[in-house]
Amino acid sequence: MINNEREQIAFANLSWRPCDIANEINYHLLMLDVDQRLRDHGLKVTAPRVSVLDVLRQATGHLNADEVHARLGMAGLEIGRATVYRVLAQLEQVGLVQRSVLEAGRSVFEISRGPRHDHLVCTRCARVIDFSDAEIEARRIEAAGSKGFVVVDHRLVLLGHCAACRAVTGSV
Amino acid sequence: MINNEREQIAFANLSWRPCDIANEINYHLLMLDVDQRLRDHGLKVTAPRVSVLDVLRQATGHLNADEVHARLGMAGLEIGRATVYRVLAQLEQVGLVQRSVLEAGRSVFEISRGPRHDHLVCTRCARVIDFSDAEIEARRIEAAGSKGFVVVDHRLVLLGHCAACRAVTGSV
DNA sequence: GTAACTGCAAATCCTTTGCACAATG
DNA sequence: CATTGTGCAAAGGATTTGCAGTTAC
Repeated sequence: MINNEREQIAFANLSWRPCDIANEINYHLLMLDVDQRLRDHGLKVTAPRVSVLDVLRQATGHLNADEVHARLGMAGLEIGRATVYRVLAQLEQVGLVQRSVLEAGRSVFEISRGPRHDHLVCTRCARVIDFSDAEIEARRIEAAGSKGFVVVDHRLVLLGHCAACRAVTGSV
Repeated sequence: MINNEREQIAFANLSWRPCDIANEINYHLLMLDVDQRLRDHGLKVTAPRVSVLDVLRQATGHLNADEVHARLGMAGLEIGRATVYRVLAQLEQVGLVQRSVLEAGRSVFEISRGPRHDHLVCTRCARVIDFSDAEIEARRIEAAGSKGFVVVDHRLVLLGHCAACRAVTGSV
């Protein structure tokens, strides 16, 4: 039905593929459980919510609220900006979407693909590279613990210069 | 002269004391070199700049732009909000002040006290604890390097529950 | 049918800018 | 005295909110 159609389209355009166990589990969670996940949180399954998820699923990188709104528009979906903001916040709470503050003043969003990861942001070309490091993760919890702190979540942004930009300028 | 007065007042109210070499060096830098540091960057030594530094020096934690503005007002200094923003940005560039984006939508500022550090934010009481960890620091650069990335700066915020709040609720 | 959702426009919040006047070096 | 800095008010961008109409369950 509509659900299936949606999933096939999303799958066809997907920029990533399930490749290891974590991703596969996550993939199924992502593709199949969305409706239930929404209902579990008392959210009705509506066109705006489903569409926003689709946009984020099909996006390669991170999108800010306005970009999401624009892509919905390009897809012929007239959804108000306010609704986009509301939906993004709700999806974040449900855990389907991850919000990051990569630059002061605005948030960017992406589909949750496994545990929270961190970001490398190139200050020259604005490219964003995802990464995660188990050692940092562990050390982080330890360091916080030594201050009596229990870590629930985190945000790490590394600002610097990516390989491509360094190659261009020949500098660091 | 005026300079000396200012330094004595600042010292009297200071919430921290030089205790190790790094802090001591930093302390002198903080208290004595400010005027020169401003001039070195082509900034004139003006009342707003000096006052903002004093406010931040005497603050225990982090202040947002509006709080800085308010404290200046309480001290009888009528300085425009726009100037506060401008001054904070300039002091950040000079390296006398450190800006952090602990929550989306606004920045907080504090006096630079040594190398950039990270923040633990308690999601229950909003308390902010500074910390830094050499191992995370090193690992971070390494992890980024493996992606061809040279790290210039970073932002790490750990969200969780502080000891005090956990004690109160008896939970994690 | 009712509670939840949406669109629109207006409101809000933080921050920046334009410009005439004022102060520093 | 020339450049840089400041205050004010207005502009700016991102996000939220109030409310009347609409939809999912």
